[in-house]
Amino acid sequence: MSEDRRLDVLRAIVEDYVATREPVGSRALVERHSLGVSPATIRNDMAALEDAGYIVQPHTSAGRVPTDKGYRLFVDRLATIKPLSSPERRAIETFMEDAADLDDVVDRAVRLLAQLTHQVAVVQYPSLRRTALRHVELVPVGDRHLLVVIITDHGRVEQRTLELAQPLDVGTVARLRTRLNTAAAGRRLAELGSALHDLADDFVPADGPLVHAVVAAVEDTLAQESEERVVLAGTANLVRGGGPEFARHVSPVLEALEEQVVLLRLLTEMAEDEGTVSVRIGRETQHEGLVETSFVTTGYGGADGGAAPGGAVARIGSVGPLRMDYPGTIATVRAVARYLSRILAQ
Amino acid sequence: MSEDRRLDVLRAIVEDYVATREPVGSRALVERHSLGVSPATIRNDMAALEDAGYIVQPHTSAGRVPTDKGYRLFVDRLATIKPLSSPERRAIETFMEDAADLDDVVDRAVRLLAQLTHQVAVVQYPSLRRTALRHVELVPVGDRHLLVVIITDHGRVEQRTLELAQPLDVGTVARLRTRLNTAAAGRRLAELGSALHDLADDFVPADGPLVHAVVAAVEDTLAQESEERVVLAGTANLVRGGGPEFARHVSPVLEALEEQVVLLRLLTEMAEDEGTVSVRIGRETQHEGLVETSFVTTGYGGADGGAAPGGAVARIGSVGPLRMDYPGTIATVRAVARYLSRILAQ
DNA sequence: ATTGGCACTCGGGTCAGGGGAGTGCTACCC
DNA sequence: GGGTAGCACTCCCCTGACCCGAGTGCCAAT
Repeated sequence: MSEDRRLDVLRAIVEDYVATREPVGSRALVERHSLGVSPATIRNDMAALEDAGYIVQPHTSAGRVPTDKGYRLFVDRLATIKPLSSPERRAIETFMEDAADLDDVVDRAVRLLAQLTHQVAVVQYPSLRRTALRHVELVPVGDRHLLVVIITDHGRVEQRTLELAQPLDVGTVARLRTRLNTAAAGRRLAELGSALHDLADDFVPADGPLVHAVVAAVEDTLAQESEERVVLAGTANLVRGGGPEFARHVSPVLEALEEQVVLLRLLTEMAEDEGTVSVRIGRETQHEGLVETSFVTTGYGGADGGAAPGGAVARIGSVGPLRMDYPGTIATVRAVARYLSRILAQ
Repeated sequence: MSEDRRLDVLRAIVEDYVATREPVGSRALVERHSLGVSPATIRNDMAALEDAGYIVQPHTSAGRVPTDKGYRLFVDRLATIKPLSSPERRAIETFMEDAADLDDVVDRAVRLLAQLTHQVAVVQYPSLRRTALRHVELVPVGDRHLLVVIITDHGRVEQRTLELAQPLDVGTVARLRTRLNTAAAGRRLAELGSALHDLADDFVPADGPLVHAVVAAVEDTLAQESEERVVLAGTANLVRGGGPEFARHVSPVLEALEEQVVLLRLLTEMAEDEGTVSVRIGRETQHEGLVETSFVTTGYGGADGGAAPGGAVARIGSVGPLRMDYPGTIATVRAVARYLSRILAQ
């Protein structure tokens, strides 16, 4: 029994099942693919694949359906990447090219991806942890409040108001502002720890509390994971594209997607994966609402466009039923991510 | 044939249909409500109600179901408002009380409303048109770019970058910043038109372009309706709570809700309605994806808490199937809106 | 105006039967 | 040993027949 052919059979099963949405039997398989053997042989292979846990049959006398494990093997070793069609490439370019600000770019990217994959698209906002500071501004409001405005690399703006124990001195604030910017601009959060802490030495002790408060505010803002946001698009595709079978699972999926915490955990975990595009299949998501769905995500916005693990600034991806077109989705996600990276680099 | 009883019958039909999700017949009606007449009499009333377009029967030998028009009459004249239970009141208070910033308040409000109504909750961010300016900050970035940061009444921050033809002069920028704030702070968009335009007179002609650009940016930002955002929660409830019949309509609804433009149009229209809480039933939404859904919204955040038309800063509401618990939803929406207004007033 | 009676309609559940797809097994061939 | 053909078996699912119950509309009686 040839090992190679058995894998061919698995690939054929996955492809047919994705295309037809129905359990696939031995006869249909030899008809649609030129495997060069008879249905009986295929049946033997199928029995072996079932023993190994790659496929199951919903009931006796039904065709076979891939398991999570089957899909996993498929994406890892069997899938051949399909290049995007040129209309698709053009769609990406025209749709993204005249985006205005960061919000607009993210918004367009997520809608585009949802439309191209016919699934739910997910984009994580550029993480503050990984982006570099461009500028810090201090704005006195009244004489007891100080507004700290932080502008990052990618044009994101965060602000925070401090309440102070003593009245502000305008000169001190101006000096602090200058020193802060020379010390911090262009650095990432991870790099600016010590640089900021030494800052207090340049001021008279009376100003210590002010300096410390501002420094703490800057660090706190950048460190605040909870400020990370994920935006969605195409949730309607979940219901439409999933078929009646999947329709019953859609409610827990929507719940999970709405829960930013769940999404962020998953995206963060996936950032650790090796390889450009990361895939989570069914139970691999470690979330019971998502056992019937798969995630395909990749990083974007890093120096190398997010290819290397940890090099990316955030993630973008697509969520769909277990039975999704993995090669197509992977190709599309990667293409949109590349384009997104290119635009953000400007 | 008593007119009063006929309305009683309509009310009973709506209530029973909402409760059971099944067409309601004459016998069931007299059993569940003490109408004091026989089923035959009810049948006559029902025939009249059907002629008048308030109810229909899905097929011969089925009970009756309210039409859009029937629900409309129900909410306008028949519904008796139910007060919230005290656990519900307590839930609102505890859930909202320790919200941090504006984003957090809005986020909590929308989740809370979704949970209480078991429907989709919708919150419009405080509109810039209606909020007052608190502060404008100008931040030079490099010597050809100027960042304009606008802080509003409710703590919302908007920013925009200007690209300039000539290098910036720091002194001019500082003066412009001061003048801008004294002229504009505390004013609403509608009020600050002329005040800003005269500003250019105070500067030398060479600075004219700069001043005009900044003024234009401020006005443009405040006027920009497209920057208005709507956040959602509880989309999973659409699928779960709607029943199998409604499940087929859920995809177009999700599409419509994702399309911010549609939502904003609807919310804006509803702001014109008189009365505290505004209701749109089925086709009244004027959107074909929403023919099977109703909207219940109210204003919040105005001086009077959003009670008077036009007095509110934005809207909050709930979206659900035609067959929803209108009295309950109306009461809940109003309660959450009141609490939200109270918190924002601080 | 209300009511009781009655014939009628129609949806939905149940049940049996048959077709079809698919399997596993066994015997056979190279 | 791997591949193949044949065959009996299983089980889903569709169909048609049937009945039951819920509900209606109408009419005559009160």
